[in-house]
Amino acid sequence: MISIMSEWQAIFDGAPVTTFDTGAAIFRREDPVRSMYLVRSGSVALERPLADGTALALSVARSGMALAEASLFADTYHCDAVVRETAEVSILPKAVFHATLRDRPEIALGLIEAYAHTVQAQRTRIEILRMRKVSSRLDAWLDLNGPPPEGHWKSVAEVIGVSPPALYRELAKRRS
Amino acid sequence: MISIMSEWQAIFDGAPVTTFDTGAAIFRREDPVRSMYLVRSGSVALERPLADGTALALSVARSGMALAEASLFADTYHCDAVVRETAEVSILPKAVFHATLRDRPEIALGLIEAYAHTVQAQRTRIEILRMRKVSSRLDAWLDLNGPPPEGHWKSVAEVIGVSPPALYRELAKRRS
DNA sequence: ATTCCGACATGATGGATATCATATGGGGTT
DNA sequence: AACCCCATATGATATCCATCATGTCGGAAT
Repeated sequence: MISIMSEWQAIFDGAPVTTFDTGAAIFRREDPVRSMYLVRSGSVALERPLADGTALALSVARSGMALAEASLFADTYHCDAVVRETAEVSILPKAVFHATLRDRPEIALGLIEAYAHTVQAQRTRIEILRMRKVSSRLDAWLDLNGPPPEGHWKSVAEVIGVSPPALYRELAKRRS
Repeated sequence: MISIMSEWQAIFDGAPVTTFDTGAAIFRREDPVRSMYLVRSGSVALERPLADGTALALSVARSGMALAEASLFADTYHCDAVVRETAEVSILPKAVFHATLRDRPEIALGLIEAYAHTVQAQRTRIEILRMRKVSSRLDAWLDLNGPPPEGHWKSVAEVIGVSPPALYRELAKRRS
């Protein structure tokens, strides 16, 4: 996810930054797509309201991630963007985005490369999440990423879709 | 995943097709990247051999999917491509791919659009796979996709990472 | 120093699901 | 018609993990 950052940076070069508080909606379903957004800090969830009143989180964008890129090729949004943690967001008019891609092929090609890496990374994460056992998921993650920096096991648990206690138990088992 | 197909088709227009039998390796780790591949039929797994002798499946490419796109921006492959079910594969020299993107901006832009959709779709699948209960995953999938065509519940089970019996049990529960 | 907080750690328990097994029914095939 | 394959379906059992609870430790802030 980080790898894509630099490409978006190039596109968002000079775009103004706005701060949204927790709970704010950056856009809502059915709203016309006029701009694109890059999350600079905090986190923003894309949510789709469900029949039972709850919301389905489609994704959670954090620092360096674009918001609802796919919507840039649509007329209206198909989900809500709700701020989870107070977020700074760069805003760029849709037309500027399209013009940049059209006029600066090196940026377009860079975006393709970044997307290619993102797609592959997501595929491997999907394969890990499809595994049944904590030990398999951990094996796979460690094999691909190596041990995480000190103090980051919790986020590993998050990424591989496992509760922190389950992860620590698995780690303890391996030490003995 | 299907949505990306047409864009690759345009790039692979006229590329020759080769058939690989089950078990064959289309490329191996460390091999230099000389071509790109589009799976026309059958299935091909990207695998990374693990310390314990087994292999970690990074992804499984089926009809219409490109193989290891990210490698097109690298010098060597970082995983093996092993045929799961006899596969027809279109092969295009790496240089032709890059030249196509460079010389035909409309194809490059189309690829960006396709990737944007793929990335979003994968993100929602990841969120579904992170859910604990079968009923939540099914709710989410149905809300986004609607009921599947007759005879395809099994593949829904596959997509949402649940065993077929568990899915049928959940469906039975809902009928009553 | 003391407080506070978050990561790390581990035990007990209940519940959800994978797995194995077995059965049925419909669509093709010979 | 007899056969086979596969999706559908459901029961019994074992396993795994989420959850809750509780405790330790180290670093940051006061």
